[in-house]
Amino acid sequence: MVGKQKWLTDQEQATWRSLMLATMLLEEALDRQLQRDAGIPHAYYAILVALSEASERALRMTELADRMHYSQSRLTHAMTSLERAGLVSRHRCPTDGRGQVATITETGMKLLRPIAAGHVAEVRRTVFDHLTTEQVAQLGDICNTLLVTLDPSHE
Amino acid sequence: MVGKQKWLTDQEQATWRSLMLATMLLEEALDRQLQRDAGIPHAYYAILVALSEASERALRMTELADRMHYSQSRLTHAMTSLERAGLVSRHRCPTDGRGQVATITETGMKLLRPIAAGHVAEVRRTVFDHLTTEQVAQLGDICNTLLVTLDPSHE
DNA sequence: TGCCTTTACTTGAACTCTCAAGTGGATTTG
DNA sequence: CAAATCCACTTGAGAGTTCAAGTAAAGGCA
Repeated sequence: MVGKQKWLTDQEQATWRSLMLATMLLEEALDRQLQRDAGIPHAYYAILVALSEASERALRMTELADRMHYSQSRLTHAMTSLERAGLVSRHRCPTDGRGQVATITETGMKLLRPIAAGHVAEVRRTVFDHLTTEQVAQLGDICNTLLVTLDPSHE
Repeated sequence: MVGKQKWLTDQEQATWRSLMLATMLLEEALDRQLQRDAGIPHAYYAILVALSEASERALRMTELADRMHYSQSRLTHAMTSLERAGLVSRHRCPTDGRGQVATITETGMKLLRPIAAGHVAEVRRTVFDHLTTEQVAQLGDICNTLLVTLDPSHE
């Protein structure tokens, strides 16, 4: 047996198990909903949202990767896939020959708008419908606390 | 722009972003630590732990998949990989010709013991070191609340 | 100006996970 | 008791991610 010696308290153990299971199932639920309704995974949906919210709907690849906390490689692969689907496009950066500027296409925007409603509904259904305002605040505080360690660049 | 109309309150939006980022970075941190120190992903580590905690260190594949909330297919692929690494083994179930009984090998146990300490240290470092007892309780409550919807089989 | 390093991204292979289809042993049922 | 169905798993293809290595432009700096 592993875990006979207690490195975590009983309460911490229980919370940990619940947290791991809840986050796993939550990600799966979000992925399934978006895959079903939009044909793209949650991670790709997030890229479309980020681009749609950017000024000019355009961002340098590195800037986009930084904002999403994705690796360059992950972003490149994702963009390649989204580009094939016609949802985004890339073109050489005029001021830096190495760079690429990513944009969401009209097709991408047309996909995004109706999809967003379904996504938010899923977020409500799985999370916010069941939490009190106080719990939302607590959860936010807890996550922000963890982000200090998890994301040193976090302000 | 998407999201001009508010489907979530500002507080919910903020909490949602923090939650998504924190859970993503947390999973990555756990994966990286285990990949580095044990050469296996977090999802595989969890299988080893589950087997090590089972009576006789053995479980039917379906029972194991259910406990982990993994699909049969996911578990089969994972077991194939872990088996190749010599950490687990499978053998026909004596009472049901269709079934397989999964076990963790001595090699698997020998890997697990020292690894567990490092894993718990990472869990502490990223999570519990930064939360008050009250926050741990809050987080546990919140996750259990969400699990009612996310995992209907959850008691 | 010409090297040398950094920066911005891309590529490819290996790995994990999902989804759909397949295999073959139990179970039911007419 | 044979045929149909169900159940426990496996398989294979496709997609997304990571990691290491590669390309090519930018920015020192001597």
